[in-house]
Amino acid sequence: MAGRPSPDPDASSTRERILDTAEALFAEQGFDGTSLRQITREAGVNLAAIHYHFGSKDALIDAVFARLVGPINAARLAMLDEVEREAGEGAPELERVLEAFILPPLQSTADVGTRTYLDGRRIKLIGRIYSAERQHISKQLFFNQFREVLERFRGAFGRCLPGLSEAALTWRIHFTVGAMVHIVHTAGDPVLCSMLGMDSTRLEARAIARRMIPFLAAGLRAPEEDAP
Amino acid sequence: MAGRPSPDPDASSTRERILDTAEALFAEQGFDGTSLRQITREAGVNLAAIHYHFGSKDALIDAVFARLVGPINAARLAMLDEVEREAGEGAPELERVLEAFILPPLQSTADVGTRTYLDGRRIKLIGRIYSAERQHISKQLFFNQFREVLERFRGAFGRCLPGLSEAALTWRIHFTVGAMVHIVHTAGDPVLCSMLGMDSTRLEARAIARRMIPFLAAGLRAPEEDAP
DNA sequence: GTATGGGTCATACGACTGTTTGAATCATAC
DNA sequence: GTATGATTCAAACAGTCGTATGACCCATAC
Repeated sequence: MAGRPSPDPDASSTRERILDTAEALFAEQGFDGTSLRQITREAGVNLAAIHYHFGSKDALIDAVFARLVGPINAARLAMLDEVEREAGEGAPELERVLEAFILPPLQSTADVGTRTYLDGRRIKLIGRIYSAERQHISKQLFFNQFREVLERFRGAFGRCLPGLSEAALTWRIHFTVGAMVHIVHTAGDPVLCSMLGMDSTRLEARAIARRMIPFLAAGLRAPEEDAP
Repeated sequence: MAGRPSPDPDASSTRERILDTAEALFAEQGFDGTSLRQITREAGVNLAAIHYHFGSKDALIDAVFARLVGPINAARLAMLDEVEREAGEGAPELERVLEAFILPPLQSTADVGTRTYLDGRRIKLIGRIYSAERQHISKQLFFNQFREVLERFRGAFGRCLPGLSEAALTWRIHFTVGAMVHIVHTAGDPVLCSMLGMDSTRLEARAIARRMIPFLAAGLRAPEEDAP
């Protein structure tokens, strides 16, 4: 029982340096495309440090994922709490629910003064995780991170759109997530932005949200098609 | 000059078997996550055959991409041609332009009788290419494959939505692409579908389009926000 | 002082990576 | 028949991969 752990600033510094570097490289090159050696090289730490602090590459990926997504989903739920609290008994305003859903992933760090510019690095990784590279993340962890968010927001959207069938609601939430993920993923990509005639630098989270929310709100509110 | 090439059925068979297997494995595991040895093993061909027929792994990726995306974009342009021909001088109907844009990637093979069920394999790869793994594909090839489609559809959407500013049109097309890519990418994913309460089997392209088009049309038609 | 244990280090393991080579095989042309 | 050129094959190339090991450093506890 001698030698209490003692937070040891050096240790946490190595751990965080690994997480930061891994996050950046995973975002840029994907999980399979990034080697542990590249991470440790750029982070300036020893190769064995990853296995000491995390245990394996898969565990490191999970750690990066949890550190990235956890705060975003917490912020979403906090915003939704506030929106529902203000709405009281009645249904909250659809636009505000949408804002609670899409703004936190768009913001995610990179605050400059009063504005929040997209941090291309983290943003890109979020898109990667949502879309193509979920296979690398523990199913259990992924499920735990998103279940509550999906349930809560599905309920909120449903209350905002009482006329919609369950099936239509499911599909439209799916489309909403898709638009959000795609933006989040391609936001920092110079090639795609230039093809679309957009300025990839200085994208501001609230400006994007101001574009997205009316689009998505109108789509969600569209009269339900009654084809079979 | 003796021994003309002669199409040699075996050669094209090997080539195609490599392409088919690579497509399936790339879709499932990504480009970095799939080794040439795994491809040749599953395709039942020799390892060197890939370098003989394609030259390198990157060239194989490009070949898979071109074979997959080329026909889809050709079908899109053909449908748009037809829609614009029928519209004559006036603007075409927004819903029909949307259909020309989203139906071909949703269909892409897998016809069963009169219905077209999603081919999870190809679909998944399309989503992968659009979202996270574009880095592996030659920039030139990617640009060539999509430039005409983007230009033509941007023009068509613009004529359908004369009241929209250029900037708003750009953003909304971006959102539309995002919703489409996300659906295309997650359509065959059992985990995500179950989280969303959707049946991942037997997804039919036209049924998805019938859900998507009203959503996207309403979003595209939404009155333009006039915030700065 | 010595002992403890968290953290770091260089080094090595076996397996796997994309790529290359040169011989073997094949159908066709003459 | 022989010659030709396209295709396939087993084998090896030099690297890199994720992982594991055991010595070492160093602050703290006693």
